[in-house]
Amino acid sequence: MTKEKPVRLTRLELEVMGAVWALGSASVREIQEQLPERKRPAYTTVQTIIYRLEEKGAVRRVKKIGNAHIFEAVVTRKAAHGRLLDELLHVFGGSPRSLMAQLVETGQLTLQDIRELESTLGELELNKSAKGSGGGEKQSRRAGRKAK
Amino acid sequence: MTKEKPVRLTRLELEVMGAVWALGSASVREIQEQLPERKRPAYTTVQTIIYRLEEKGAVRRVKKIGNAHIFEAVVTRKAAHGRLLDELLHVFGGSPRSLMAQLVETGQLTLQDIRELESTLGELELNKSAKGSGGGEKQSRRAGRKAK
DNA sequence: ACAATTCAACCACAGTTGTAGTAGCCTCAA
DNA sequence: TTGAGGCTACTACAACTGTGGTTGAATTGT
Repeated sequence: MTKEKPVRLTRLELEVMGAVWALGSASVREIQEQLPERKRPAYTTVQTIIYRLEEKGAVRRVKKIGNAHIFEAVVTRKAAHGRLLDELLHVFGGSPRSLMAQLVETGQLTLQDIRELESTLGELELNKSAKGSGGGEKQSRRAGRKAK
Repeated sequence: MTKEKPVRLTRLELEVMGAVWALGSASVREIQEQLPERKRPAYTTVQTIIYRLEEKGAVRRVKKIGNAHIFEAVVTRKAAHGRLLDELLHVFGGSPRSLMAQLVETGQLTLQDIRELESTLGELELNKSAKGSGGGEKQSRRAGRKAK
């Protein structure tokens, strides 16, 4: 199974990972150019970050084209995002609700959004229960918390 | 309006701020003791953090009891949480939805939760439009002094 | 085959964070 | 008044972060 140790990514590392996720696999140069020009670090800076990410096991070299190494993500975007979310939740006292509440209060999430999400979610739930269990899903389910 | 410069709080700083927010106002000793014993740093560590928070303008000394300074938060919990949320949203591509989606996918947020939130929110919206905007919704003011 | 490009590998370095020790001032109880 | 113990103010310091320079090897166009 996918037993991953919790890699902690810093802001810049996340930025770079974002580029890697977007590109699938790429060279340092490509990754650098993928970053928004406004805050694009020097080539060597990106290189350093990639190396650190490699040490952390977040990316790996897959092959070599010309003299350039091609990297790809080992840690999935979902996993990384999940980690971040968990940390944020901890700060928010562990409750996803207060988090949502905050989003709503600041107007970053509207009743509209919620309704849409709800219906979309409703369908998903339906599909899921309709198809029963398949086989390929390896997503970590750790449901079971406070019920209703 | 509350024009605050974006103070960036680290994990430990947030932990300490959490204690400060919970206590209302307190001495370093009280803050330290408020932290969960499992990961309770040494007194001087908390002291250092408080000083750094003071420099950052996140807390301030309000008075002195005996020879101990009493601190209180300057940055509100809401402001700090908002900041964090914004940063997280940025990582999530700016969309609160993908964030929610992730919460749902990992089962940390159920359809139930959403429905409840939705109705609660519905009421809030009503109140808001009924009262107009403006409002100084100050959060719970608790200042339980218990100096020895 | 060579010069011009590109990369990879290292190295450097200051600022931030987490963690805590020490010296000495203050207060309060006796 | 005096001593004990709590607090403050400093100091230390290693690991982690953000940023990028330098050097020399690999690749490529001509």
